[in-house]
Amino acid sequence: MSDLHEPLLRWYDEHARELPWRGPQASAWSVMVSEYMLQQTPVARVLPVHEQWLERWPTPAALAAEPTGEAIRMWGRLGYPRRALRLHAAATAIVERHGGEVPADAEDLRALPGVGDYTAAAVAVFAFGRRHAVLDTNVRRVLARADDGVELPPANVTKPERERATALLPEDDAEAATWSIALMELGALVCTAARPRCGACPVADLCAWRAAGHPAYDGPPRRGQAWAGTDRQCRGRLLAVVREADGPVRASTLARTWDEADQRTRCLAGLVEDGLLVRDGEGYSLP
DNA sequence: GACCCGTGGCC
DNA sequence: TGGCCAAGGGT
Repeated sequence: MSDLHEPLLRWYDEHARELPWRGPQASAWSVMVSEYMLQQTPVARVLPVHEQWLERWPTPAALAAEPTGEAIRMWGRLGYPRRALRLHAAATAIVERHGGEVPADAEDLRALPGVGDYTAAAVAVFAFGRRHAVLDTNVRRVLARADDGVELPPANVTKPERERATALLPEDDAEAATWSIALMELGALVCTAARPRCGACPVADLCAWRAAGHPAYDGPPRRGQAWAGTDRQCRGRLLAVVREADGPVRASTLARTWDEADQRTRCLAGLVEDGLLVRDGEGYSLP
């Protein structure tokens, strides 16, 4: 493969978005919070919640001192509210195991609740300048296209993908960090999943997928996310009602937000089981 | 590896 | 209009 580094780094220098969790002024905690919120959630929706979150809880200790229900409420409509629970649990673990400081070591990060391979690498690289391959959906798509000549990467990260991404890292730590975020930014802004803007791509002339004439994806079918009538929709609606309420919400009130009684009961039990709701004599509340 | 977990914008 | 998609992680 031809060398993507120079044109990509030059492009990033010119086109990078200014985001509150980027740059030398951002704390490691700010970076970590952003990474939790950005899991499957677009930047535009994360921005306002991230700002409120950091204002209220500027440190892991500040968050850990609050009930989990406060985190669920502040999470608002970002989706996947268990992430709020995991972020709270991670803050608690950071206080207990790391003296209240976000750990810089990827292995320590990986051990925190809600931190997988991607998030551990992202925090280590973006907050601490460590040298790791950062394999998110953007990076994987860019490399699949530029390098492999296919439209989309496999469903799950493969060993060859990880080895290649590691081999592409510049030797210098700081340059490797910039390279990783530049690759992500290109995927987010130019080499998008739908309607890629190849005319604006700094490495278009090096791209194997473009050279092959943009062949359509021909891998195994990708499962869509069912929504209407699912437990996820039911859970979301039930939790939204409690989240917006001041006090406990009676079961009879919740019954009006979802018709099917069996599904409603099952979902309420699941929400309690997950720690997203608590039930007392008055009804359902945030924990 | 399959499946589950929210929410909303886009074309 | 509705399927697709968004800086994944847990089980």
